[in-house]
Amino acid sequence: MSVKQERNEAPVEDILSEEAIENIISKNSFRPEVSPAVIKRLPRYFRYLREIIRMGKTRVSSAELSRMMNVTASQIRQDLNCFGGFGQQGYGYNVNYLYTKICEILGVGCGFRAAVIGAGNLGSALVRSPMFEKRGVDVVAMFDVSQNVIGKKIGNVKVYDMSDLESKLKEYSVNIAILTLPKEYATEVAARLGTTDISGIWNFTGKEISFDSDRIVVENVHIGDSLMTLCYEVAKNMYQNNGRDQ
Amino acid sequence: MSVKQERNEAPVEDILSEEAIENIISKNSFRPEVSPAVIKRLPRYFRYLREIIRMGKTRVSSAELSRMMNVTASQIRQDLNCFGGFGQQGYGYNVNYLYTKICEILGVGCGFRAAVIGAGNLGSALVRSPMFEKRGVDVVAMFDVSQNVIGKKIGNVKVYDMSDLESKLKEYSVNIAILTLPKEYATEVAARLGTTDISGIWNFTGKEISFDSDRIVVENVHIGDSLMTLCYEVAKNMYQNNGRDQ
DNA sequence: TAGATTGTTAATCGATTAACAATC
DNA sequence: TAGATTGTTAATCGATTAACAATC
Repeated sequence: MSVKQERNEAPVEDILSEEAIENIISKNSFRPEVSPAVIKRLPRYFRYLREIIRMGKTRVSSAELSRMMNVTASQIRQDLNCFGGFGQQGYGYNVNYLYTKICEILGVGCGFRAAVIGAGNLGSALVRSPMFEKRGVDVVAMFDVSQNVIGKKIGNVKVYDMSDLESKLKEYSVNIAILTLPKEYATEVAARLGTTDISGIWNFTGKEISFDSDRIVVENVHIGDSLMTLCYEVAKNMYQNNGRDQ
Repeated sequence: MSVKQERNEAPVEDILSEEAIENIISKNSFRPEVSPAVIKRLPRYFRYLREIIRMGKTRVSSAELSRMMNVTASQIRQDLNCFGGFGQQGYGYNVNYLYTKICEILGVGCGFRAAVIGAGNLGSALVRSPMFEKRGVDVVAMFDVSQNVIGKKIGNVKVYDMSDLESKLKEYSVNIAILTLPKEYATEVAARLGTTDISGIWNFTGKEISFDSDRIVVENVHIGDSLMTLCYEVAKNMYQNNGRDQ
């Protein structure tokens, strides 16, 4: 860690005016007004910063990063500044420090515990992927209704009977439920989850879920949507190229 | 098909002014200026329309749809109008007709053929899912380097040796390559794909791919990003709730 | 015809980019 | 100090919403 970085560690005692304190609070990682557009870009910064760390770089400017990521340097500076002044003039950003900050913001290191509900193809593939470990999420249990898998382990994770859902979620202090079961059961299982202490649902069922209360946040995933936009572009290209050639 | 619907079948011969023809062309499904924000919403319309068809409804208004989908009716009308006047005043939209149109726009029914490159957990899970069939995409081949899977079938799809990639893609007239191999090989395989006749790449490797030419379009998928935005929201909620309770 | 609901324009809102003063 | 690059404001651009005339 360079000396330069230490400037970023808040010298809180020195700045005491109301205005200054307001400023600190407003720059807090969790101030609620950060726009969704910015939030959705943060994981991409996370990925690129890991890449840059792997490359052994310790310092990066918004201009460099903008070239790597194909976005404007302006946007990068604007985005990062929503959460605080992570860089310094004339120098750029300390890569490790910035990565640490992004991780903090994204809850990496909160030690979130997840459970996969539905031990079919998708659930099994997910649980075996290194994705969770990279992001500091611990998959602690799986659930299914089939006697063929209950009691077995998939990857390193034990599969429990769906009827033990509530008790096991409590036992393992699960924060996040990952739904990889057929869409027919989505609503029913979501209702059961609503009675537990979980905080988030990562929903792959295809049936969109929402709760009245904001106690549980839901992220609905539709990979098929991404396939369709690809097909749109492919079809558009073919159409346009046909127009040119023939 | 109701009489009402027939109005939507272009009475092309009746309108002959330059202006009118311009208008038709500009309303063509593939006019290039449709904004990315609209395109990204189309697959969601596709999903909800299927749902509505399953429910047996034949007619839907933008107001109804807006309630189901949690978006404004204004946005729905605006979005659909990018591609043509699919509804009619005082009636709403004929569900089957609208669905047909959305399918056309998204290339469902173009008979696209796809190949999965990488027969690991993710590739195997994808190929077994009903996602492709629903969207009119035919998965015709898989590829891998491991002798354990080469020659076998996963789901209904045969796994070929990676060294036969180019010849088999040609043999099967593959349009779309689906990359589910380790990110270390992404660049190398993308380069090989660049020499073939494929039109699109659906890239799950985590290593972002792009081509100079726009002959091949790429859709980079990062499901981990979605997990991270969920974690952000969960962490934010916890932080805010702590602030309230304690 | 009266009622309903689209297509479309204009107004608002939010997100991105450009520019530059602050400052390391 | 001079050079570099951030943080931040103002300008631009794009996307969403409101409103209503057109019309089925």
